[in-house]
Amino acid sequence: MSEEPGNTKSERTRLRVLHAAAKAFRQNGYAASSLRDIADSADMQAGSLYYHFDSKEALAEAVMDAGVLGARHAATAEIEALGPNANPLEKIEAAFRGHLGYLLDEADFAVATLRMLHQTPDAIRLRHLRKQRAFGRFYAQLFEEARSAGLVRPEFDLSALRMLLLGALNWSPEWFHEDRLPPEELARQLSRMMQHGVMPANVATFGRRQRKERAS
Amino acid sequence: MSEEPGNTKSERTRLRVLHAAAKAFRQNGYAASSLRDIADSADMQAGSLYYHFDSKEALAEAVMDAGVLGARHAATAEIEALGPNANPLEKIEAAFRGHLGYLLDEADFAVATLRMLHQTPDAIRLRHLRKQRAFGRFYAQLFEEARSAGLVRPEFDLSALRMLLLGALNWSPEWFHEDRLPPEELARQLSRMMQHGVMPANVATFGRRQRKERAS
DNA sequence: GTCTATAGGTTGATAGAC
DNA sequence: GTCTATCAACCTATAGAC
Repeated sequence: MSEEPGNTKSERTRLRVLHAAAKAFRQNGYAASSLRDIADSADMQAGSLYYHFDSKEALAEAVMDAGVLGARHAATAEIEALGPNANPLEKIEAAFRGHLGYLLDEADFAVATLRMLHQTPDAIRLRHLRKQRAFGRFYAQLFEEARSAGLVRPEFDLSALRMLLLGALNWSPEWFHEDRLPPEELARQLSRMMQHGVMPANVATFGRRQRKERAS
Repeated sequence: MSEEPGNTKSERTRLRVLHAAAKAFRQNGYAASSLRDIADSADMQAGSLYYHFDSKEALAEAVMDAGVLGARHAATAEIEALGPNANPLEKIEAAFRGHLGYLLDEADFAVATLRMLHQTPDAIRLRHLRKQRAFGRFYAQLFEEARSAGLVRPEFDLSALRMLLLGALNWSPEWFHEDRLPPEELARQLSRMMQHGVMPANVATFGRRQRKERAS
């Protein structure tokens, strides 16, 4: 009750350490980031870290928790901003927008989280996978909604579709440059492609006609 | 002349080491894979590795070279199998199919390569990025071809499109399970989505009509 | 809360026998 | 070609002074 997060001095330096850790983990991964580096970047000595975190694992887990939570909040916030009348595909685009914005702006936490997925010790990795799967179910629901509304052709495997699209998002920090398309525009392009495809309407129907004729 | 690759004893054990390294790097990343582990998995002692490779870096670079080369060959092989009359979008689907097949079947090399991207020392990472960019240009050409043929609406940013789709591929090892869709079917779904989108034709045009009416 | 000092373990790499 | 033995550097984590 008496301690709001981030107000006590201890909480504030804990946050400083957390940011330093996210930055290091993002840049060098889990194993190659030494506690000395992290401590140095947070203006303290390695031993002092242990006042705030029990172990290197615990520090990594805190970073990853912040990473998934942040992505999820960013995605849901954009959906809620749409209001109650949005259709499922608009919601998916909004989720992409929020998700991508977080991934490319708050990059240290988000990217560190993705990169550490396979580098952290089993104990925390398994816990983390559970949290990540919860985020996955959130997206799964959006896609189910879209299909129930008749907005997705039945030939598509919803789960494959979802994972392919999430892959497109998750990989974006690997190539994104600020001087090209901004995150919102990227989300828009991805959503456009998902909804209507890239082909011009006349060519697309022409292509289908061709296939039918070939088949007959 | 006298030594075909893989025929001398030295070449064969070198290959055994390479596979062991790919497996370890895939599982634990670069920093967390110890030469002792790799040597153990290749049935030798850590010191003996240095007869075949100059350093841990060199071993990692050999794995990554095999990784990009393999992916590229797999992609081009599928394209050539199409014959000379294939249209650009069919070629892209073929590249996806080959690429994805390699990524999900020869997984150790391909996945190790992706995961080590940010963990290897600068010297080899920069060299590797050049090779990877060459692969990127190969895809870029395919997309340019498609647009020149009038198969891609001009509203799309070709470079963003390409990277988003490559991201969908590159992320697939994170979630792929053999007991779901096979790689070829995944490639097909991705290509379908890219070409025509997921929406049924009647709803898609209805959606566009709605937007036009709203706008007027 | 943060420091210094250090224990205890692992790592990449080398040298030299076989 | 592979082994054993070993070095120097580095790591996480702990202990105790302040």
